[in-house]
Amino acid sequence: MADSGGPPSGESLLFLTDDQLRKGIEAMFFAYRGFTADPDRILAEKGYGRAHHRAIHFINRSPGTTVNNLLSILGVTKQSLNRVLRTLMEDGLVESRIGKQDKRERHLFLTETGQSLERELSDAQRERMRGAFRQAGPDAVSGFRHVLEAMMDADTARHYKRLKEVGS
Amino acid sequence: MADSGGPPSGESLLFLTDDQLRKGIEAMFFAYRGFTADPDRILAEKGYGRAHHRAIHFINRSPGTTVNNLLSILGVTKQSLNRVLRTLMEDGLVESRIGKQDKRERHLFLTETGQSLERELSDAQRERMRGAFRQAGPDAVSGFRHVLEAMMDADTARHYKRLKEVGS
DNA sequence: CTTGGAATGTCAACAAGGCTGACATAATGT
DNA sequence: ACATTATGTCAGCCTTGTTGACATTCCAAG
Repeated sequence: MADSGGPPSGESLLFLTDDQLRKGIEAMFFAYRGFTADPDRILAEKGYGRAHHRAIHFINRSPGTTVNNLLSILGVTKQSLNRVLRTLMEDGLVESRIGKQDKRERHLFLTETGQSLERELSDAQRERMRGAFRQAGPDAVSGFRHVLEAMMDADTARHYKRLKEVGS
Repeated sequence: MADSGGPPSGESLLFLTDDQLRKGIEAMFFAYRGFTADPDRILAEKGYGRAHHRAIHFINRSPGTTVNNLLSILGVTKQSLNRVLRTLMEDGLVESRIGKQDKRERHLFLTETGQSLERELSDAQRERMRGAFRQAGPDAVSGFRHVLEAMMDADTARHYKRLKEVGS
């Protein structure tokens, strides 16, 4: 596996040509389109967008989470998130309960309907991910996750790891 | 196909729990933020957005490409792309030359200034990718690419592979 | 040569979803 | 009492996507 043919993948020093990096960059760009394609279709039918999906996903992951916490995970402004949350609450997909200890806080939950949409969306996205994982094999999956984790910002990685621990 | 060694493409060998898939999904979401963060900062300083980056990237990759080709790679409407291209041409980053065989076609090229911005953007993005690749190791890189390629839509994968062959 | 269609450009209008700034309210903590 | 925090809301702006309509230019087929 040393210097035999192919692009220099170098074992010890790991030479990375611009060409290899470029392929990684383009792979990331094109793959992200596929990654969002299925949910996007479902969302479009119901008049929602990716922003709604993100909110629904993370409320589902951490039921009872506060608005502030959601803000820091999503990395958007409260005005932007509020617009999305308001729609979801008006449509009865999300409900907010005033905190018991701290009554300023709103704790967010998915309603039955909300959970149903969440399932529809994540089923589609998991199906795509499952296909990719199966096709690529278990070693590839582990490499995939390693590279992605190394690509995150430090702050972002914190959120990711906190969520990773709290396995559903 | 025999079930011996190699990437197990069979289902029997590869159990994928919803939890594993969820981690992959969240990794993809958070990593994409890191992936775009550096270019986004540079672009914001100059009053451009991701759409400009994408146009610049693919014009650089295929100098002389036509508007129509760019449209199909980017998957947006001509009106949307046109707005971006117009800005870039007004600012002297991109120039379009009328086709010699088919004079309806516009062939797109980066000017010196355009190439300079392209380099700045891709340097930043490559740096991030290089860091992630180094940290994860060569095997992870290969897995990363395999999973991403398997995640693309068929149409998208066509574009990706066509670009991959034409190494810069 | 005429005509259909392709490639492109352009105008207008609209929507999602980011952003900032400003302000209100309520509750908490010092 | 007072400053701070958490949240909501209004107004306005930007980018980037969308549709629809229409003009132009040019190639190619009849």
